[in-house]
Amino acid sequence: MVKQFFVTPGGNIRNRWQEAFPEASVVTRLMQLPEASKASPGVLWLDFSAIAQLDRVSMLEESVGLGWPVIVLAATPSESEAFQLLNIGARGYCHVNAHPQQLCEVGTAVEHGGLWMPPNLMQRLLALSLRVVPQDSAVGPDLSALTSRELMVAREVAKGGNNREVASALGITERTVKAHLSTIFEKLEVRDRVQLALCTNNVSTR
Amino acid sequence: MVKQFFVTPGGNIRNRWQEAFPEASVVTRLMQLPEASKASPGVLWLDFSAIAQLDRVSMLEESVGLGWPVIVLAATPSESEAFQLLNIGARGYCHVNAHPQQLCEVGTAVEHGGLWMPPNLMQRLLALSLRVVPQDSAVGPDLSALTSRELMVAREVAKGGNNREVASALGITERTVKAHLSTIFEKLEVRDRVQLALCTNNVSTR
DNA sequence: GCAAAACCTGTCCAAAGGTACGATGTATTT
DNA sequence: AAATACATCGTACCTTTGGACAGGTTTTGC
Repeated sequence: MVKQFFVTPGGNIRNRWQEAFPEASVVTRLMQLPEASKASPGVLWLDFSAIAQLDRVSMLEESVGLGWPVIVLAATPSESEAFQLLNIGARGYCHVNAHPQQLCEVGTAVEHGGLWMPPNLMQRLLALSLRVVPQDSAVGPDLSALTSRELMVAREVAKGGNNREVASALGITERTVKAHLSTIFEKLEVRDRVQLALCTNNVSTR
Repeated sequence: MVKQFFVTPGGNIRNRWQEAFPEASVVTRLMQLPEASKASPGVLWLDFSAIAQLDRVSMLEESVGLGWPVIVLAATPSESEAFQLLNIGARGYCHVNAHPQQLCEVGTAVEHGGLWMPPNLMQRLLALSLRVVPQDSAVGPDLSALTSRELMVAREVAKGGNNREVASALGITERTVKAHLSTIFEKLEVRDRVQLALCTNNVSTR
C-alpha cells in the first residue's frame, strides 16, 4: 500500500490530513523518515505554510531527491509559485486547507503518476503550452498583405478595442476605421473583428 | 464506481484495454453512450488511431463537453499534439498501445482530477511554464468562476463563432446565448466578445 | 505627368450584439 | 417548504458593427 508522509516542521497535524489519510505519518524533518519504508512506495506532502520562505525550495529539492512523488501544500497558492515548484519536481500543488475529500483526490492522482493542481492553474498551464509550441500547421494569415495603416488598425482591434477607441488611438474617425477594417477582413478572409483578433494573435505570438 | 468508456469508430477492442479495465464499455460513437450512465462519473478514452485526422479535434471538443474527463490514445504521440489536445480539454494523453498497467495508472490519475502524460512530455511542459512566466502577476481570467454551460459558450466564442453559431452548436436559442454571455462578461470583467475571445485564448499577451 | 494605390471622410441602412425588464422549470441545499 | 443556483426563453430597446454608395487628398511608381 502507498504510504502518505506529511512533513511539517511545527509538528502540527491538521485534522484534515488525518481525515483524508488515517494511516498517514507526520514528521518534522525529512531525516525522520523511517529508513525502512524508503524501499516501498510513498507520497510526500510538504506543508509550506509551516516552512520558512527561505527553506522551501531547498527542502523541495531534497524531497524530490528521495524518489517519491511530492505534493506541496501552500498557504496562499499562486501561479508563479506553482509553476516554479512543479518545475523543480513537485507533482501536486494545492491549498493547505483543502477538504479531505480533495486531498484524497490529489494524493490518488499523484501517486499514479499524474499531475495535480487547482483547475484554474491547470487551465493556465495548458494555455501557456500552446504559445510556445508551434500551432497547428494551418497557415496563418498573411499579414504582409496589409498596409501600414491597416496593420495599426488590426493591432488595436487585436488588443480588444472597439471602433471608437481605435479611431481615437490613431487620430482618425470611426468611419475610416470601418473602411480599413472592411479591407482587412477581405484581405485576411475573416468575417468580423473577433476572428481578426484571434488570427492576428496566434500569429504574433508564434 | 467509475466507469471507463472507450470510443473507437472501428469498434476494434484492444486486448490491452480489456486487460486494464475488464468492466470497460466500447462504443463506436459518442451518441452510443448509454444515457443512463451519463449521471454517474466516468472516464472517456478516445482512440485517435481510429479517428480520422479531420474529426479529431471536433470529437475531442464534443467529448469534453459531456463533462467527463477525457483521455486521448495516440498512435504516434507528439509534443505539439499533446499540448494542443490537453489545451482543448483532454486530461490524459498516452500511447494507444501502452501496457495495461500503465493504462490503469493513467485512468486512476485522471479520474481523480489529475493530468497525465508521458514523463518526458510532463517534464517538458513544466519546463516551458517557467520559460514563459518569468515574471509573476499577469493573473489570467478566473475561468473557474464560470458554470459548465457558460464555459461552453465561452469556448465557442473563443473559436470565433457568432451568436447564431454558438446557439446552433449548443442546441439552444440565440437569446440564451446572449444571457450566458452577459453573465460571462460580468464575471470575467470584459466588455464584449472580442475581449472574451482574447482573454480566454492567450492569457498574457500584452 | 499620370495612373494606381493608399488614406481619409460622409450618409444611410441592415444586421448583429448587448442590456433591461421579465418569465419558467429543474436541481440542490438549507 | 423555502431558498438558491442554474439553464432556458421572450419582448423591447439601444448600441455597435459592417457594408453600400459616394466622394475627397496624398503618396507612390512607371
